[in-house]
Amino acid sequence: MEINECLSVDCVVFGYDSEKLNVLLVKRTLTDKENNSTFLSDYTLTGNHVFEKEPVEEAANRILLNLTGFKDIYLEQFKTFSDPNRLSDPHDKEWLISIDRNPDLRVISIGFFALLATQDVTLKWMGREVKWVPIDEVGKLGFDHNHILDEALVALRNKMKHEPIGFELLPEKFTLTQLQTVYECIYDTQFDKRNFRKKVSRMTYLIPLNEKQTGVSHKPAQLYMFSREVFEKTRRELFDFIV
Amino acid sequence: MEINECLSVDCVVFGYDSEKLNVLLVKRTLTDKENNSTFLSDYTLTGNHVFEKEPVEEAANRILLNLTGFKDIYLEQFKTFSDPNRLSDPHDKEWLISIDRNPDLRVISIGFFALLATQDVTLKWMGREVKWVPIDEVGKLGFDHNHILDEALVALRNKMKHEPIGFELLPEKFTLTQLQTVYECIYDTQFDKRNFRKKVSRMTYLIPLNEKQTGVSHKPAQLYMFSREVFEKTRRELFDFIV
DNA sequence: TTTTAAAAGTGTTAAATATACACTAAGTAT
DNA sequence: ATACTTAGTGTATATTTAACACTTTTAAAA
Repeated sequence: MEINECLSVDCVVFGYDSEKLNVLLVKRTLTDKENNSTFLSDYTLTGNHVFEKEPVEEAANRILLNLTGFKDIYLEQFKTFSDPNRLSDPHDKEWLISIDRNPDLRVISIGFFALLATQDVTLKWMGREVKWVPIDEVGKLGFDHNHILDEALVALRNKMKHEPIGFELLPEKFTLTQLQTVYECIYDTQFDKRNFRKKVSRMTYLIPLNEKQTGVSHKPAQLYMFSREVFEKTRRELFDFIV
Repeated sequence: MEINECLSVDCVVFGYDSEKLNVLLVKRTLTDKENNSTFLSDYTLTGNHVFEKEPVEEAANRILLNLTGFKDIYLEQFKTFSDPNRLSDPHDKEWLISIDRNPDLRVISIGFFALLATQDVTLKWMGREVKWVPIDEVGKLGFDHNHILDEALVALRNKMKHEPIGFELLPEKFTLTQLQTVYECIYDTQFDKRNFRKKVSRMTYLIPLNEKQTGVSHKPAQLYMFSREVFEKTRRELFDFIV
């Protein structure tokens, strides 16, 4: 399959681990074959080029599958990065040369963000070192990936305010405390437990299950799931606009 | 300046004329030089290719300027269109050939939407026929431009709910009724005048001027303007999220 | 100059929602 | 049995939404 040299996708994979928001990073190393010294070792987001005839959504899924084995992950296009100089750092050029790419080509990258619960996946070795990093511990990334990550966070926070996607960061069955903690963590704030529950109790698409939390050494919590079907049926167009 | 063959921008220019929302379309005709018959005559959005070293925002502004003479228009990137078959309609291919483009190349288009008050601009002849069309009277457009228009509308409606951008569709000084009508028109709904005014009276960035409407044959309304500065200072992070 | 037409501008009540705040219940571990 | 830990719940007040109709101001017409 032929690769499109000027088109790539980058996926900002957010993984929530019941405590904090993480992002999936891939190690990038360049060693000098002569004397075996490493002269580039850092991390990037998950991303790669798109095939010539391949829709970008498909490419994003394929790239995630190849790097991590993940399948059927929540994915959303959020912004496109096309700065003519986005790959012009000398380190990035070296890297591009090492993998046989033209370092001077303008490459457009379509940014996606993905959401998942880290406990729902296991990171298998697929040929590249891949790891979760808490978003406030991410250092300098390769390419323009710090910028892409920042924009993904903005997009995530915006989307999450008005669409029920917090669930995507939790296992299928979750407790109300877990749900509250996701929102507290992403918006770096605290909510009152009673008020939060009063609010979500109006959302009929939050379905209480006949099941309780297990394996905890305290009162086990009621488990809930999210019903997209009920959500779509009961969603009301809120005119809570600001002018 | 060298053109990037695989990258274009398309601008969905929304113009509000105090009554309805319009979109700016450009005529596209192809005539057979032999017998002078027209075998393609339709409309497209405003768009074109990006230069090799040109940032896309700059390209969008340049293209708008070239087609219409507009300058300093509110512009926002909303989505990127990259379907491998987005230009594969035979008509589109003919057209591409006629302007010396490779009809088989996969072209990525970054979509922007622009907002303005039609009365703030005049459509000059810049070499192509360009006209305003009410959005519910737009027929079949060239390329994938109906799709791009639909997505632009979705993006506009979403953005407008939570950011104060309705002003961009009005002249600098406007009345509260005009403001209300913009929102009614874009969301195809009706608001109660008193409730609308009660709501916007809380928005301190809506500044009443020492000026009234002129040239109307009835009680002239108070004029207002929008202060982005006040907005930024008084904006409160609303946790009016839905879960 | 009076009348008419047209849109501007304004207030009240009831229902829903937001906010602030603290204790009891239910389970596990010792 | 006791201690520990998190789940789960209610009330009072303030704010916001929603529904609803009349008076005022101006320019134009008579």
